[in-house]
Amino acid sequence: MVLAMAIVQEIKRAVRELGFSESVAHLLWELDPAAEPVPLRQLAERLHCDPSNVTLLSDQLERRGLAERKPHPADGRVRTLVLTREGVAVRRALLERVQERSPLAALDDAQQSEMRKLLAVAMAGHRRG
Amino acid sequence: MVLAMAIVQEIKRAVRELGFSESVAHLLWELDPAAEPVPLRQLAERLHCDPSNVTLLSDQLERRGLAERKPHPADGRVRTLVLTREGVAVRRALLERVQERSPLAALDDAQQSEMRKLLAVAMAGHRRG
DNA sequence: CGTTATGCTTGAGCTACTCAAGGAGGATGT
DNA sequence: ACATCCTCCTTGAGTAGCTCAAGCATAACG
Repeated sequence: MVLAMAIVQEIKRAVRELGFSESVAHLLWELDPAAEPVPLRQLAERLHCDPSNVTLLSDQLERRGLAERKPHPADGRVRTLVLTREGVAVRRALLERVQERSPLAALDDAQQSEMRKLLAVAMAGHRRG
Repeated sequence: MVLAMAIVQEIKRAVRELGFSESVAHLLWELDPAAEPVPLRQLAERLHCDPSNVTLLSDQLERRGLAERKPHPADGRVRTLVLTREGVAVRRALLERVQERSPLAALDDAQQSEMRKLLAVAMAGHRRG
């Protein structure tokens, strides 16, 4: 539990060093380039925050040229946020950085796989609860 | 890593439900009643924030009757923050709540001890890094 | 075609935070 | 003993991130 906080602390640090606010990074994290474009409203739900907040965060990403608002093809009200080529690169860099900084990187392969098994069990129990 | 974020998310929720701001709870967490009283400056370092911020958070705890500022016996400049009887109770309730809500509570005893071993390794590696 | 509902944006306001300045207590040098 | 500097806490000003309420555009339904 303490380690969970340590991990998150480390993530925050890495994020700041790359010049991102914590919440902008969180949004970036959710924008999987491989997945379908997601309406802003759904992003708000995933981030557990207000839609208006997503608007502001999206503005920041757009201003940096990392993402673009695209209208939904079928529904004119809906906006989706899509990463630009640069956005995809930055996102990947961020993920790598976080991963190598993670305290879990100190474990060897066998330990990591063992850990993954335990975490899977925990996740399963958590979702049910 | 995802689970680390889930754990922290869960902690935040539990904290909110008990009517605490995230940062006040963090301060409460640091105030171990069994340990020696800690100067506010050191608390600021532990929380990775400005001393003035600790002042404000301490105010909140005092206003709720959960803690009291006590002058340091040897150094008149220094203030320490000490939990009241009620503060100790609330802190314990908070810890219990967080622990039972933790996804890791889904693991059985053997799995938990295995997990603890791995986490210890990770922590060790982390502190060195 | 008018009414209602939905999705995003804007504006007002709040909270948490940082930075710079101030006051009180201690340490040091003469 | 006194002047100076240093440390710790507090205060005030300013900023960032967030929520809530209102507004506007588009869609769905009678």
